[in-house]
Amino acid sequence: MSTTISPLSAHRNTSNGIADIRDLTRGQPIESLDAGEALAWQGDKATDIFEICGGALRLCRILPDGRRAILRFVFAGEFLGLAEGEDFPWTAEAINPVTFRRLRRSRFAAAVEQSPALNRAHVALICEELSAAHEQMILLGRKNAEERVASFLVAMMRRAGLDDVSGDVFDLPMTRLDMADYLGLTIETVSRIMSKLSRQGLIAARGRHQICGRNAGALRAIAEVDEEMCARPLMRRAA
Amino acid sequence: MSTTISPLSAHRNTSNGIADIRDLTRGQPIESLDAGEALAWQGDKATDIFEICGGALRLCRILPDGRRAILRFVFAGEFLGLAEGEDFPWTAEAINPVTFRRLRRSRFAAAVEQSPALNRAHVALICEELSAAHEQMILLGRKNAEERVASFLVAMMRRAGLDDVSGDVFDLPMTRLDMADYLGLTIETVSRIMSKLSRQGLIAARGRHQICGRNAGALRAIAEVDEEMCARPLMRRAA
DNA sequence: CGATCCCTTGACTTTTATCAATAAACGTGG
DNA sequence: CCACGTTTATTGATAAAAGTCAAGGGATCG
Repeated sequence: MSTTISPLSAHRNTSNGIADIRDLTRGQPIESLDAGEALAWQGDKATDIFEICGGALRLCRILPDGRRAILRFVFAGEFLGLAEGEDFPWTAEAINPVTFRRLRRSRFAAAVEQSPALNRAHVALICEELSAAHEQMILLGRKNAEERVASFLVAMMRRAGLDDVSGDVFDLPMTRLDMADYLGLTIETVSRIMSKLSRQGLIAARGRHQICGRNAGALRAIAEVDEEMCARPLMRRAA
Repeated sequence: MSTTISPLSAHRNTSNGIADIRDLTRGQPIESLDAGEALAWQGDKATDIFEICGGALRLCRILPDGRRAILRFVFAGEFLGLAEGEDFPWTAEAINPVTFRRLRRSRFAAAVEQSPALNRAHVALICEELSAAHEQMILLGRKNAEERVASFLVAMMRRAGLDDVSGDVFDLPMTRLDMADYLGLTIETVSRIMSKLSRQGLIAARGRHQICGRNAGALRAIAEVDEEMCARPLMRRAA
């Protein structure tokens, strides 16, 4: 079985000690956010970290001329703000109604100082984020539009737990524009490719925000241009 | 003064306690590598971390059909392998002759466990890497060819310490193909844009691997579509 | 049920990639 | 130090991919 970490699944709770971090937030009150509201703004002092309990967010940066890039989607069960410096380098907006818990960074830092296990969990989560970012750099730098959309759909299927199943339905809570800004495409290109994949029978739309996977294998074949096994160079370094 | 971390400068020794990590490698013997040789292969067990003492490396991934992506360039003074999991997710190749020190990961982990300062330095370095990866995602997803090349040149100028100076020469040790694979372009497009920037008097070539900055301001204007000040949204979240 | 927002599709433009030829830089050995 | 061969870079012509502009259609929500 492949251990490749795909952009979206990377943030999920694998067995990396995430439970230790969640213990810290357990006591905190649950707050909530309407769709479209921001949890934090780019440039804000990063005084808190967040555990997302329900819903989904997009982390975005806006260029001066209006271009927008989405750096990551954050889903229920994931954390936000673990890897930030003084200020948040993005604006975090709710895609749909979001519930979350908040923890003071100072408290988190103190707890990490006390517990090597917690510390390892913290580092592991940041490393997974970096790994996901690298995967996304490959997608943005070297994959074409069809491969990008397919990769995204496969990642969304995986995080819904539908790795190899066809015929199951999974959610796509974000808009086509969100997808476009995450994949480095325009909304029209995303739309055209979704239509093409439907026409080819790889997926079937169930309204705007649900997809029925029809041929997961074919989708993966388009997406996973980047399998580990193929990446090993031909000869090894001397000594 | 802006604190934006650009893709390349992010890895350099800011005052983040990198000295603590370097103390650990100081005793290690210096090894060396010819241009083109690999320091580590994708898929290798990541048993060591490396301090690069001289030269430069590229970290690359190859897609099955031959497409290549460069995830990062690593320069003298920087570390390699601090954020990796079980295996290296890239192949690290020497761009020019490289000297480096090697440290067992187990020893590094033990030292980190003992020293909160070292620990903070470790986390800070990984966070800078993530920040650089995010910056690169914006470049790859939302900047055009000219902006990408200009951003790259500005980053290389910065790490040479020539932030605002014009008329100074800086190195570009990698080939045009390396630049292309880092910037998500083809070698021809990189070449055309370099020629265009020369024609416009923003840079002047000194052989293949040296650039004389002629108008750093204009170059920055093209590159830095992404200034912090412009990124703040118009209204703030209620309460 | 109606208004709005979001998505889809089509026609056309622009950007970047591809293919091909030439030219410049670099390294090597005489 | 020069000449040659090899590698790397540049430039041009053309093709392909994705972007832009514009119109229409379908969801969704009050």
